[in-house]
Amino acid sequence: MTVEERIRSDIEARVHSGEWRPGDRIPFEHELVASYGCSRATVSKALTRLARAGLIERRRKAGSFVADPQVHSAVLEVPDLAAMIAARGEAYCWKLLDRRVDGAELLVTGVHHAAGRPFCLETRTIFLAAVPEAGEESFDTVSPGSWLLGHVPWTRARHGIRAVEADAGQAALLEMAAGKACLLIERRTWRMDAPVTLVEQLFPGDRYDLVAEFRPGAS
Amino acid sequence: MTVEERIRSDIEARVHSGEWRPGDRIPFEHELVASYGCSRATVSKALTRLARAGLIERRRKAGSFVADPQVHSAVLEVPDLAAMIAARGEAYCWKLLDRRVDGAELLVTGVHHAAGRPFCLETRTIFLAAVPEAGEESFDTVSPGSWLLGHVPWTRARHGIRAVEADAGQAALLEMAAGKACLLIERRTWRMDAPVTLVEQLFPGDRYDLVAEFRPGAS
DNA sequence: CAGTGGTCTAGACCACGCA
DNA sequence: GCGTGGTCTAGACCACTGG
Repeated sequence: MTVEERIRSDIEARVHSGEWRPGDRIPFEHELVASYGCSRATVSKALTRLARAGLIERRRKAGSFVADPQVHSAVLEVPDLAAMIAARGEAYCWKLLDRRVDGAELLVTGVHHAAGRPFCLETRTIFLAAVPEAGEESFDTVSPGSWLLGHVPWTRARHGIRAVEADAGQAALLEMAAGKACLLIERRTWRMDAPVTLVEQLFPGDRYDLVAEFRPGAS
Repeated sequence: MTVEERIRSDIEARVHSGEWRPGDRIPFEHELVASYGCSRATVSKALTRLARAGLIERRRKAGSFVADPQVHSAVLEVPDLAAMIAARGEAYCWKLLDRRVDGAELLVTGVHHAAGRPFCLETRTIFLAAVPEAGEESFDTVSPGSWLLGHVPWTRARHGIRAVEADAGQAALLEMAAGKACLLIERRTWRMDAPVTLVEQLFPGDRYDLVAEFRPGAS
């Protein structure tokens, strides 16, 4: 274990144990330099990383302090559906329902299947200004999501997650009863501030379960 | 802008623009030292941060490479409900429905209100072994979530997000029709591997919208 | 205005892994 | 072997800010 790791884990342990509480000042850098017998650069690197992880807050002239408990936040994984279903050991397939071009927008609709059952109804817009080569792709065997993953470096994404009831048409495509609860994930993706794609994915409520993990200091 | 920031943003720009594609090798540290006229420590700090952000991958003897496109992931904010509703400028209140102790577990049920309407039905278990002082708290005016935020440093959390239909009892408490879609968030929280709390929060589908943002390099 | 953290330098030694 | 990144040192100057 490196010196930097020792400094970090010692401080983490004291904070997690409650020995140092939010608002408490932790030792100055020069004090840590003395107690660990290392250079200031090493101490600084350790504290910088703890600060980036949100565990401490550093203030010039005042010192470093245990940060207030963080807002609940978690890393939400929104994997490629094909890869996710394959990882569960189920057969995956994509069935294209519709594909048409409307001006500079390519509109694609289809259903993802897992183990032979409809799993997700996808309605997607691809902005051809950002991804002109998508106009050449039929999307009849590969889903737009998988294709885009390999072709477009996106730089920003925003997800909205809601619960909605399936209407009759959606329910038929998903082979479920109309009016049942579904998870609706809407994702907008940009590349350098230019919109790349907008997708709505509708999951039957009983066939999908989003998971978000949070482990402090993981950043 | 510091030298380290210049190095990082230059590399980010080249990757995002597609000039450097996944798998490409980026310049060696000593080459960046030469082109930026700075010390190796500064270059190393910049590359270390880009690697932590997942933009590049560093391999001894081989160099540093543009990383493969990341799995879709996003930071999901699950804020304290009271703070969130207050931030929207709506009146917030918590109404306790039930509080009882079952062995080492404290069970609390209540409803969060926003602007006078029920907003979230909360069913919570607090493990008294981890939070003994919760046994002294009535939770009749302050919600368990807000109270726990200020009293328990948690170290790990796991969220599950599903869409469900409200049953008759739930619907009555939320002043909505039974069978309508709701977002169900289940959160388990640990402190040093000891369970702290387990909460289920049920939101009417049309009154809540989770948002998850992703900005690469934010870590 | 004094002391803190923020940044940077010019070295050094080490461990790993490709040739 | 030998060049890469990984870590560390012992300094330095600066900017911010609290007292």
